[in-house]
Parts: sequence; C-alpha cells; structure tokens
Amino acid sequence: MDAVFHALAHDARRGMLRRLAAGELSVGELAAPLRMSLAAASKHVKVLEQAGLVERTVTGRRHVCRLRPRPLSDATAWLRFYEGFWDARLDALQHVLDPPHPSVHEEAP
Amino acid sequence: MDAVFHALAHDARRGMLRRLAAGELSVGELAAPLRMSLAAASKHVKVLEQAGLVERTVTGRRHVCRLRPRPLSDATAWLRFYEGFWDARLDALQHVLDPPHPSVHEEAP
DNA sequence: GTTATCCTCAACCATATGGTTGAGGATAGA
DNA sequence: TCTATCCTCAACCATATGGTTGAGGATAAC
Repeated sequence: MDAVFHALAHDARRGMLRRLAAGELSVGELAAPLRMSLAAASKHVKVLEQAGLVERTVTGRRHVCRLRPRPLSDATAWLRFYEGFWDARLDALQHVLDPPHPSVHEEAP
Repeated sequence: MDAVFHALAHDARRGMLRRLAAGELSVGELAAPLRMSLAAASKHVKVLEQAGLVERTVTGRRHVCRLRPRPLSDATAWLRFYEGFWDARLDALQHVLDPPHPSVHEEAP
C-alpha cells in the first residue's frame, strides 16, 4: 500500500500510467515525452513495477510495459472509506460540529 | 496531488487519517498509539497538514486536528479513471489481448 | 562482422524522509 | 509561583529519492 501511494506521488509516474491505459509502451516510448534522461525514466518505471502497477515483457532489446491496475483498486478501496466526508454538506458542517460524527461510517479499512 | 499521494504513502499517516475520521484528536492523541517519539508524530501531522488533509486549531497548549477530506476526493477522482481496468474480466483479458483496448475510456484525467 | 539502438547498471550528487534527542515556549493546575 | 503537560523547534543521523553521466550488454540492421 505504501508502495502504491508512493508510486502515485510523482507526476512523471502518473503520466506513465495514464499513457499505459491506452496500450502497451516500451520504456523508451514512456521516457520520450519526459524532460529527463532515459535512465531516470527507467527508474520511474521500476518504481511502478515494484508497486505492482506495471508489468514488463522483454522482447528482444525492447522492454514493453503494460498496466497492471489491480493495486489501484486497492488504493481506491482504501479511499472509498472517506467518501462520505467528501460530501459538500458534511464538509461544511465540519466547521460547525465539534466533534464531527459521520454516523454512516463505523469501521476503518 | 503529489503532496496528497505522498501523505498517503505512510502507514502512520493513513492511520492518523483513519482515526481522525471518527472525530477530532490532539497531536498527542494521534501520537499515542504510534511507536515513535512525539516529535516524529508531529512531523507526520505536518505532512498531512501541508497536503491539506488535516486542519489544526490551537486551543491553549493543545493542537487539535480534524480531517479535511476534500483532497482525498481529488485523489479518488484521479483513480476513478482506471476503474474500468479493475474489472476482473478486463484484467484477465490483458493477458490475451495485445495491445489492450479498453474502449470505454477515451480521455485521461 | 560492424554498427546503431534500446535499455540497464553503477557511480555520483543534492535534497528529502523518517527517525532520534535535547531544549524550550506556552499554558494549565497546584 | 511553581510545576507538570503539550507541543514545536533545532540539530543530528541514516537512508531514500530523483536526477545526472558514462559504460556496456544484448539485440537488430546492414
């Protein structure tokens, strides 16, 4: 979980995931639009890979990456616990109520 | 966005958010169950605060914290783009199709 | 075989993280 | 007033992050 959120905590890596959602890409293709060296981009790919968000297949000299979205569903499941709090009305009530008691939620993820 | 995901990328901070969902807590109360110094926990609170996830009110010598969940909704909105990919059937198809074409999704967040 | 391409690796550097301890400011309670 | 409590701050340390460059392995192309 730490690894997943950490992987998402960098714009370059989120961009990679976004582009991988449209289909497979090689490391070089992932690196191309980024203003950094290929080696740096390669490290970002490795971070995504170690978080389980990206899978790599080496075909010849190309390392082709594809999205492995399952860990994202875990992250969303975690966040979903707080959905009730996003509600604008509750958000506003937070200023008034002390302490807030969102009775809808009892257990934490 | 980086700050929000970074804030979520540590178990101690996620634990703080979870407990704050049940109501306001002081820094000391947030720190109590953690196996680290008060100063360390205080730093974690500051990370949550700078990500906009926690708001602090100083009343006397107590620093009382409350959940500020709005940034979590932004994070979830970002993740929601990938919802289609979590589907088990699509997940399985990923092994077969090359490249994957989840036609449901066109634009990225 | 030679060369160009794709990518990783290792070394290096600057800065950020995550923890500690010790000092101390501010407030509450006696 | 004196003391205990809550919390931040500063200094310090080890390690992780995020970037660079240079070298080189493996494969494709010629």
